[in-house]
Amino acid sequence: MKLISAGETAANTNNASVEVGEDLSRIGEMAKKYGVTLRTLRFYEDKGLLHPQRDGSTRLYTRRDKARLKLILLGRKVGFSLRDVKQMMDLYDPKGSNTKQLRLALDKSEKQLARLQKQRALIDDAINELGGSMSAVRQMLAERSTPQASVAS
Amino acid sequence: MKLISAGETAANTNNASVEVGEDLSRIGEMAKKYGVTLRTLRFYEDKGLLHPQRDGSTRLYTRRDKARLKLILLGRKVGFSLRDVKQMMDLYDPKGSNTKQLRLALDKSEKQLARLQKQRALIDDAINELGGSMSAVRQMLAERSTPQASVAS
DNA sequence: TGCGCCATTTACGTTTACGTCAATTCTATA
DNA sequence: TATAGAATTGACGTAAACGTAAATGGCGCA
Repeated sequence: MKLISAGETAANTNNASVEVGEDLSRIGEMAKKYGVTLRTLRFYEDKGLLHPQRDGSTRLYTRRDKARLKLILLGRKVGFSLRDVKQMMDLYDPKGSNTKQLRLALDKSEKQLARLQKQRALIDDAINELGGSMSAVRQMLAERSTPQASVAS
Repeated sequence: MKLISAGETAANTNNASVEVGEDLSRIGEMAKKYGVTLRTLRFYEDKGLLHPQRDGSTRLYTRRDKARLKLILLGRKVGFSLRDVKQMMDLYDPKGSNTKQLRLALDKSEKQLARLQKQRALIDDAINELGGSMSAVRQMLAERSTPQASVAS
């Protein structure tokens, strides 16, 4: 019962640097809120994907960091590597049209889409192959008599 | 031009142990025939999946080894781990109905099938998500005017 | 002031299926 | 016999995304 009551009470004790109504979160809240582990958040930071502020040594995640994390998780979901995600995010320029970023993202997305489709094809293959093998095996188990090797060609 | 002419000429030089008309292959032939690398074949042996004979130190793969390799490759294709493949193959008993082996294979296959289907669902999700993001990005690139962040919720 | 909990840093471990040398030997052929 | 092309073993590297352990620090509260 020493928690900070789910992210409300945390923001008004000892903030001196930033002015606007912040909703800073510490690592534990972040982890719960986004379903990742503490280790993961530190790992992302280590990899240069997140840059939380520090209060002393305590990480404080801003609205920005949360947006970035969402992007990371989306990227991960669609199968980008963290390196790709970083590369794309590193191009983000708060003042500017971000055309380069968008082009890169689109480019990577097309490639990733192709990969995903290839993967899906492979999986479909595997599913079919496996289905075939399974019914063969079922047959062999049914005809409890002629034991032959399970693969011919 | 020092190859053994694709597996025909190799069998009648200095075999003394086995009698029947063998078609032994050395590692290079195997690799080509099955589209794997030498390293892979040695790796499989190291993991106990293959047990080629030796002529001195040279590996000689028999018909058996080829059948086993086919099984390994099939297993790999449908997404089994080498450990799984080994476990299943280790149950093979040349004299016997191999009921246990078949049951295990079927069991593992069912689980693997489930995994594959789950994977496919994930990939479909990813494809859809990616498709959505891509058209959003395309729009942003088209409306060369209002630069907003690419992800909202 | 001491307990309990949260947090931090550092570093090594895990998993899978090989790739990539490196050093050396073996073998076949010109 | 020299030499090129196989083959061998051994060891280290790779990729991704963290897990886990250990030692330590700081905070709130009874």
